[in-house]
Amino acid sequence: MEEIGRVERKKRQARERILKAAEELFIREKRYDDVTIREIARKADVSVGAMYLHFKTKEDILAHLFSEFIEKENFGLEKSFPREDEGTGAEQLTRLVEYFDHLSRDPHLVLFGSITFLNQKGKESLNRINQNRISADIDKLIGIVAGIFERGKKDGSLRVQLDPRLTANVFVDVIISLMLGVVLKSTISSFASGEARQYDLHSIFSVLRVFLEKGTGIYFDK
Amino acid sequence: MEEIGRVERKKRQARERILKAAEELFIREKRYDDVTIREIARKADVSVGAMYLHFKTKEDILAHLFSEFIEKENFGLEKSFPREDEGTGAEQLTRLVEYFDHLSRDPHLVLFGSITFLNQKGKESLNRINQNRISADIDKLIGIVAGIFERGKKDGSLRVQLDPRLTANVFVDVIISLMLGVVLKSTISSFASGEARQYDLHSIFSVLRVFLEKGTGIYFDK
Amino acid sequence: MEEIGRVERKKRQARERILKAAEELFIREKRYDDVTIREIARKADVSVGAMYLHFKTKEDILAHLFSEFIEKENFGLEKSFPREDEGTGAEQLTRLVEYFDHLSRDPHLVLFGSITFLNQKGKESLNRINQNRISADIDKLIGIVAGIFERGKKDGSLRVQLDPRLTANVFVDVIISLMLGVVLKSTISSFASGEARQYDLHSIFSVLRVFLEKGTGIYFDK
Amino acid sequence: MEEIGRVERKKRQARERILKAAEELFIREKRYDDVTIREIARKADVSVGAMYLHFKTKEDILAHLFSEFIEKENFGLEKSFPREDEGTGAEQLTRLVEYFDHLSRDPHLVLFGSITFLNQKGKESLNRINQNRISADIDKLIGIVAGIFERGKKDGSLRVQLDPRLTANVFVDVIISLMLGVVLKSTISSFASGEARQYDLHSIFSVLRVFLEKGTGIYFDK
DNA sequence: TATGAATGAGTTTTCATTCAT
DNA sequence: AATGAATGAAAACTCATTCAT
Repeated sequence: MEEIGRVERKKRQARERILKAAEELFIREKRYDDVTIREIARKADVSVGAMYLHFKTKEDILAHLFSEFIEKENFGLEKSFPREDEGTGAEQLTRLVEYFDHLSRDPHLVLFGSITFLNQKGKESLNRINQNRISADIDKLIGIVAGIFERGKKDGSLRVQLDPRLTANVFVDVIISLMLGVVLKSTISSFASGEARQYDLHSIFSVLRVFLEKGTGIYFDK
Repeated sequence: MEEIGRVERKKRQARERILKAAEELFIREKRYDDVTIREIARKADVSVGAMYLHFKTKEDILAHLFSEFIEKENFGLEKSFPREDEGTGAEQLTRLVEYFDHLSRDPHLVLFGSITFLNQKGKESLNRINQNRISADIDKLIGIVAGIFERGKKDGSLRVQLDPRLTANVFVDVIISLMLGVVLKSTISSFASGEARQYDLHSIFSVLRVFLEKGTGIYFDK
Repeated sequence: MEEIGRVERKKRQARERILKAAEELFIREKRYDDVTIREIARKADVSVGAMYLHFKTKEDILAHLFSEFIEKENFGLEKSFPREDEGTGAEQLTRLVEYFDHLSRDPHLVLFGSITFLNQKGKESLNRINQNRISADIDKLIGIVAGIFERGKKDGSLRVQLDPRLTANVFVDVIISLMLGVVLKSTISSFASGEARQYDLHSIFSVLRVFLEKGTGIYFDK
Repeated sequence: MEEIGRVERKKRQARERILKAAEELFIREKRYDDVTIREIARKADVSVGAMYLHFKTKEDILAHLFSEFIEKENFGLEKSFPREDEGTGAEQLTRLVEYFDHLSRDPHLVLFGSITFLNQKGKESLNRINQNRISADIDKLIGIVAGIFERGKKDGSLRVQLDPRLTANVFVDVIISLMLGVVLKSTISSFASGEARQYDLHSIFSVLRVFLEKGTGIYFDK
């Protein structure tokens, strides 16, 4: 029992090392296609063969990395917005935007790009792992936002004239687009120069927050 | 003279066929890395060798495709916003957002993704072709937006309280992020399902326009 | 332990087979450029991929082949001329020339040609492997020859009037030129015909030996 | 007639330009395999197609270059050694060695290497052009040397004990080997360093000449 | 005769994955 | 379970030669 426990622990440690090595390579050093299995194995101090003991394919590693990120962020969201949350709707909305501001700076976002530019077979393998999760997470997020809108409508801090759930749907869509757009905008940044680069690229959400603080209520008005 | 003309024309036609074939493959069928030179050649009805007669490398093809898109869109922008433009600032701003709404539906946007997930050497080769152009285009766009804000300020149709040029800077950044975000958001869409998918993904800008029509002036207010 | 040993042995055997196959192709069948990696692999009964497991590049194979030849010959030289060598200087000199006579018939000499007509990058890769070795080997050879000249001067069997070391330098140069010249002279031979071909091409050293036996001492006279 | 003459001249000029361009590339800049037809064409200011109007294949160009060199040198030999030559046999022999000393410094010698490391098909094409010529040239050279030996034997300036013609045969062989060896010895030189490099590589013949001046007559003695 | 666009076979090299040990 | 040697399909790119104009 002891022995098996030790073996189990060792195995899990190897798995962790692989994921960590892959994360550093995929996210911080180079793009997915330019990272080889041998490279991950070497960095994780694991044999090439062992890689395939832990993960079915190279894409599988990416899928698990992505999965971990989604899970972590969902817990972050849950922690930031517990059901018995306090404050007015407007205050909560501000906090939500702050949350996405922080999220937009997370280098893991690049994983969305890696996955988008993955081939079909790879996407399917990702699907198997993440499909239901992401779908559920987004639904949960929409629920949270709808709740915020309703609370704001009630306490008068937000002027929401359409159906709160539909408004939440659109709001989440905009916020996600904005967040992911940051990943690709770095491409433009690498080309462009001059005046346009004079402020922090990530300030988008700060600006949005300022707007929300001052102009909320008119936002999704009819 | 006639002779040379015919040869020239044929050469140019082959070049066009290559670009068109590459466009279809890169943009509509699969990602850049999964498209092979042979495949493009076959689709363009051209020999492999001829590919290298027209373009130095595979990346060169991508660069030219990208370049053509940038050029085309810039002319689109110039046509939509001639100097002696008419209408109030608010009306012009609405038209600008409509322009980006249309742009966000252009499948060529995926090229920004292909380029972002290109390796370093490839990026450099793209730079050589596009660097100055993109930089200049964004500056031009910022100029147009700043002009709209100033006009709106004067005619009272827009309430712009910060410096119009700085506001334009941020506005352009937001609009570009939003537009590019659509590319990666398709990844989420491919995972997610249900209610969240019940409306057109591209409506982001429509929503934004509605907001602008109703709420303009509060937008970038201090 | 046993296990590892078997794997190791198999690997080394594959490496040997590759070198042997390459040797036969490069040296006896065709010139370096006309031999393909696939061809070597097929002849060595090894997969294409395995080639690159054992050698970094095609040039690397040539480099190792060359290196092995140099090493083998150096040991041959050491065996022929141990420190406590016997005989007069003249006798030793005769043996040295016999040694080069034998060497000039070694088909590996063609490797010098392959290398000379290799491109710059390839030469650099060869350099890394062989540079110091060759330099040291030639110095060692010059030392041996100088020793022979000194001994011959003392025992009166050789008339050496210049500084023995300088004389050795020149002698080695002549002998090496003569030896390598045989490689290219085969080109002339393949064109020419008739009387000139009536004696063994490799007899150059035999003739030189006869001369030395009879005329030694006058050779490098001032 | 005038017209045709002009056309003819133009054609010959193009041919000359091609040979000159090829010579510079093959001999002075890079090895045969690394030179492309397009490169020669560009340097000769001639179209790619025109190359094949003047020469059947790439190897054909090399063959003609080689042929020109052989022809030129043969005329050089004839000029240096006219039938009604003056001086003793020893003096003539000295002049012959001087001639080869000069020849060994001719960069065209590298052509022998290019040809040696040419594939079989290429060699055959060379054969067609040069076979008889080289064979005849060597025979002529042997004749000249034999004549010198006979004259030296008669006037007492050379001690030749074997049959002069056989001796000449061997002598020519040695001298050619020595001369060609210089080409490949440059490979060793590029590796080796130190003391061995302290004197002019081309001095081989100078040394040989010194020997001949002092020691002639013992040279090919039985 | 002259052009240069077009051809396509052929090359080296990479790398995810398998499998004997 | 773990290893790492072996596999081989596939990729980008080159270049001597041809041929329509």
